[in-house]
Amino acid sequence: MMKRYDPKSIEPKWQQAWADQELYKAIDFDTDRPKFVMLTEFPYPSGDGLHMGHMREYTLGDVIARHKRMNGHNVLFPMGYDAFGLPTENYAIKHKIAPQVATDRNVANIQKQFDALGSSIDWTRSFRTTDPSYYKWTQWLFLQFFKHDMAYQAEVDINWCPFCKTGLANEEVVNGRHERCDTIVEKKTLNQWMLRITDYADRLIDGLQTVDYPSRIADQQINWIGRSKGAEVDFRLDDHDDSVTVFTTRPDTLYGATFIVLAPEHPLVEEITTEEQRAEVHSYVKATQAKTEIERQDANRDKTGVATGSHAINPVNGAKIPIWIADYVLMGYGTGAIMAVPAHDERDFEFAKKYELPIMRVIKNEAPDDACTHEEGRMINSGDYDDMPSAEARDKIVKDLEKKGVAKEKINYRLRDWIFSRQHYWGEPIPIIYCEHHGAVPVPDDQLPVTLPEVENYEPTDTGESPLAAITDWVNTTCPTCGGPAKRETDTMPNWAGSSWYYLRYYDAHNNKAFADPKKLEYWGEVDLYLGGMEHTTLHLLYSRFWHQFFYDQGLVPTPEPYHARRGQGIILAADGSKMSKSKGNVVNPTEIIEAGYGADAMRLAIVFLAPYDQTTPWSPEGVGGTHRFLARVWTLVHEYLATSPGKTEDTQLRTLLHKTTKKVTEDLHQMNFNTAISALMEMTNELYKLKAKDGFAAGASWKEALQGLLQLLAPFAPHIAEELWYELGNKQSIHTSEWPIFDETYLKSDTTTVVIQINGKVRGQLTVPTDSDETAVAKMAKKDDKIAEYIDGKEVVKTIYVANKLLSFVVRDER
RNA sequence: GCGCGGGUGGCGGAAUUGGUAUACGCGACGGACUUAAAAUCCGUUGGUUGAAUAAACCUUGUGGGUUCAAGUCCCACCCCGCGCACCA
Repeated sequence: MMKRYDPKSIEPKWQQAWADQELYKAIDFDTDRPKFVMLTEFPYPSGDGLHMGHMREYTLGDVIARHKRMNGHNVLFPMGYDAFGLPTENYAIKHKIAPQVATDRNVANIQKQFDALGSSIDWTRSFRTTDPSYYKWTQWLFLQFFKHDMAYQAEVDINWCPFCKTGLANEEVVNGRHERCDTIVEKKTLNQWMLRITDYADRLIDGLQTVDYPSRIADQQINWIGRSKGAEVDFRLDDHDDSVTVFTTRPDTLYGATFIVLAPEHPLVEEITTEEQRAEVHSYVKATQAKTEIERQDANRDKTGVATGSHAINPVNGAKIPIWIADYVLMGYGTGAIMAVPAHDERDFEFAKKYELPIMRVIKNEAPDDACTHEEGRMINSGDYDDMPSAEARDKIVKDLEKKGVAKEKINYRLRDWIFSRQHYWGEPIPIIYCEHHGAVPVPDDQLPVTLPEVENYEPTDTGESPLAAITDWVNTTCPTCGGPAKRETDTMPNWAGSSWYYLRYYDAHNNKAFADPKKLEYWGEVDLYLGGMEHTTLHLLYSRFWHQFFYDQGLVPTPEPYHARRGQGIILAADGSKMSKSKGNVVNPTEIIEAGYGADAMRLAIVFLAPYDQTTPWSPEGVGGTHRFLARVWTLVHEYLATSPGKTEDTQLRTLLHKTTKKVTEDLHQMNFNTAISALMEMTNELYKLKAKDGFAAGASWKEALQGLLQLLAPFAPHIAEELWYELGNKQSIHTSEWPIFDETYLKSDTTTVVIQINGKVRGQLTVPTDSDETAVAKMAKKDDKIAEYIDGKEVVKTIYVANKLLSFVVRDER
């Protein structure tokens, strides 16, 4: 009785064996093999454990890592835990345990799940961002920002999540809601630590040219940074000895500026508002402040505004134009003031119509005269610039105004500086001490890390103060500079801090003298391939590029960019096409499927076979049954081969099949077309069954070659069964250290080929001909074919097209 | 509105430079095995007409075009997903 394929009896065995042999350990300074760093995003150890998204990401990463290893690379495929942050803190508060304890628990749980996947991760380099030995260096790196004036404090209006009770970065607010908990954010003015990411706006855009990111990722980052070139123009006030500066990307429309609009928060508002308008302006400003971000940013809302009663002078033509305030102008972008050109800007147009303000067309183009158009054209009503193409006038006007000192070129960014303070316990303490005499003083290196004190109460407060503020014996300290009484910073870092540099730590995970040895940083260099979620494009991915670019400027890292190539895996949806979510109860747990008896190999295959890796696609619950069946067929075939006494002859069909499949799988792996690689393996298996049915295992030598080849091609995807059968076939070394099969072009051609015969573009038949037959031979055969002859007889063949080994096409027409 | 993807059987999805559309898998149907079921194996499976595993016609979101030949190239349009969005 033959053994049945039973993943449970082979998978844990090999997982243990691989760990014991340290099969996947990356070697520092290995000069014999090219290095390859395969990075996937590290998980957050929440109580829910690994979900389908993790499964997809880590399986893909593992497939690539295993393939690279078999191709002779020194592969670093590491993993760690990103463990600071709100979910753990909330869990800890709810269960009345310390976040440290909650993290231990969750990590242990996830580690068990990880072990069951059969990943080739080098666990010797693992760490958690919450390890003091790790966050010591997160703090040290923060201080590098501080020492170079890249971290600063400012009293700013920030987005505040009233549910999580913390300030947020702009990147964490989606449609006016906190991306984690969906609570509508509020504005709060707090003294915050900020990082000058805007200093790197250009570098973050330009650096994209030197890396290999898909355009949707690069475009999204460029979009988010939002660089726009324009000019700042000063408008003198008519009745005050002052001026207002506006930002515009269309200085060519300056002659069409018929009013000015200030943001309600603009500092000039109070000064310029006339007595008659004061009451109205005040109530408008108050009403604006009462609005939520969602209300304020709704572009479909009717525009509202109030005149200040004051006027400004247009520097190009001396026109006296009214100054209004309106909440569609944002204080946080540009100068908080705009020149309104209703003829050439939709928003200004809408506003002008509503309040009956003048509209003046200054560019002539195909749009009707009374329409609003932002298209280019020729200048009109613009003095000396009349008749000039608008694109040309755009630069000329600024240059001319620059000479008069009332304008200058200016580039603005949508990107804002990164709000870096969080009013929570479970994060890295910001290593700053406040001294009455010396202000904000960095904690000296030899006193790092500033560890989190153990406390009774982790609950965040409503006041905007971190719970750490209540731990007075921790807060009160001495000034490192003068030794006088001083207080610690009580805010912590956002959970994005630890993940902004973690890849570098894998290069030297246990170093306590530096965040990593420069020689190791030099050896491993850029991450070769970084796989992660699309949702991190403008969060983690952008943040970590910023940190890295800054480190590069400080000489701390050897490469200008952290990641050579980035790929984003698609989301796996529930079977009905909706998002998997706990609240909907439609979450599919990969670990449960593995444990149900399908095994990790079938699960890995199912996920990779489902769709192209970067495509969002619904989970198909029956798919894993299909891949399990496929693996069982491979299992059975090998065992049938072993149970017979195979002959010794060779067979060219088997060899061609193997080399064709090797070519296909190899190319698919390079292009990350994993789903079609699996289908090629399935096709090969189906073919092998057909050949076996026909001739049995007579051609034993070729069979062994074909089966071993099949297992090697399968090894990156289904490592356990490949290893088991590989040993059963008599091999003495792991399949995962074997050399990836190479294909030989000379074996790819079979003796005969099928050529399709077309008449007037329609397929009318096919012929099996010797490979590489020439046109005349094939045409002759085709014409002998009864069916083809029927189509040709009595007609004139006007043209014949022949594509070798593919098709022969006759163009015929009736003879007259 | 702007940017980026995408629309192919009942479903997930295949289709080098334009060259047999629907590979592979799922599901479904029929059969074998079984007391029965599960598992497994074999066969069928885009649509219409047809007794047919004869033949013909139709079919890759819609409408045009180029070509011997179009899922693929060109023009116009419709729909879906993702990201950004009163950013001047």
